[in-house]
Amino acid sequence: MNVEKIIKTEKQIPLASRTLIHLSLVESKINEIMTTALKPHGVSLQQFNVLRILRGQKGRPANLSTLNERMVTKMSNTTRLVDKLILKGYVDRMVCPSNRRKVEINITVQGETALTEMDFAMKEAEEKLLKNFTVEDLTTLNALLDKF
Amino acid sequence: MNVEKIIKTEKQIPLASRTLIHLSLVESKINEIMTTALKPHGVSLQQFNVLRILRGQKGRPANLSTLNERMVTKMSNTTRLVDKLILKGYVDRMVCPSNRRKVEINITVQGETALTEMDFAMKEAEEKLLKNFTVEDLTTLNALLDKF
DNA sequence: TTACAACAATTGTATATACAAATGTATGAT
DNA sequence: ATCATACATTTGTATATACAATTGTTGTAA
Repeated sequence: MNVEKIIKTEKQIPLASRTLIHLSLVESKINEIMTTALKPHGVSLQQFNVLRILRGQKGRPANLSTLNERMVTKMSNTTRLVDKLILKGYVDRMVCPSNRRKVEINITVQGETALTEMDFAMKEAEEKLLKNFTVEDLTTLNALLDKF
Repeated sequence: MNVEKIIKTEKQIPLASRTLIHLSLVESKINEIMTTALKPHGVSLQQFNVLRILRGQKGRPANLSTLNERMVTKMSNTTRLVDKLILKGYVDRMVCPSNRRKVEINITVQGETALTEMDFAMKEAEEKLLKNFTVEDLTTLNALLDKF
């Protein structure tokens, strides 16, 4: 990925700004490839994310604030995101009996099945994105990102 | 930045997935800090981006497709983005006389003045984001990001 | 027990983004 | 000159996201 070529500029960009632009471009690419991989499955990246969190719950229901905490990119309307997943039949939601302010959200069998198919597509996307990286590269990259 | 702490998971994430999640989290942080820095100036990050491109044109007008090419995150409605900047008085737009399909977009004096103020805020945001990085860190990070 | 603050989710509204279709203009072949 | 095509932007529509206000519920201090 050549930053200058992508944003079509000849003049050289200061190192600090270049780094931040670089990160934005990489994130755009990740996003685009993952979104494309999920498109045939009819879910957004955020929705996929929520399904994965629910699967990780292993039967224990999650409430909205739990989902919100665990999502990679926190978005300010988990209610409506869950609405969409309900429409697709991938999750269900019911009022929490012990505390009626909360809701209990579970992944359905149909949701688990769909998620398994999405896993393949996402695995491919991941490999496509990281094909140029060695394990050492990834370790170094993670260490550097920790400085943020 | 501790990935596991942020997304509140105990189990360890495979290196490849962790890297991609890490990048998303970092990008979210960059976005949030920059958006916050621009908020008092009443422009979005994308709008700021366009103003900067126009300043870089040094008087030569830009048309929409040029802007689109040079934007960091290409978005699919530059027309409306420019509309907003016109409303604020930061740019003007006129039909290109030599090719009436195109438009010529220029930054106004008012836009340049506003942009200068934004530069300070953005400089601060940049320093805040990168305070833990040495020049060598940034060089390594850029080299790794090039592998995408 | 009542009144009040804190909590959890939902709803309303504005803005942002993605994508396709439509508009108006220029170019080239016949 | 006419027609078909390509080009550049705009418009329409659906969906996504941000943020504030609202609803309903719970816990607690007086």
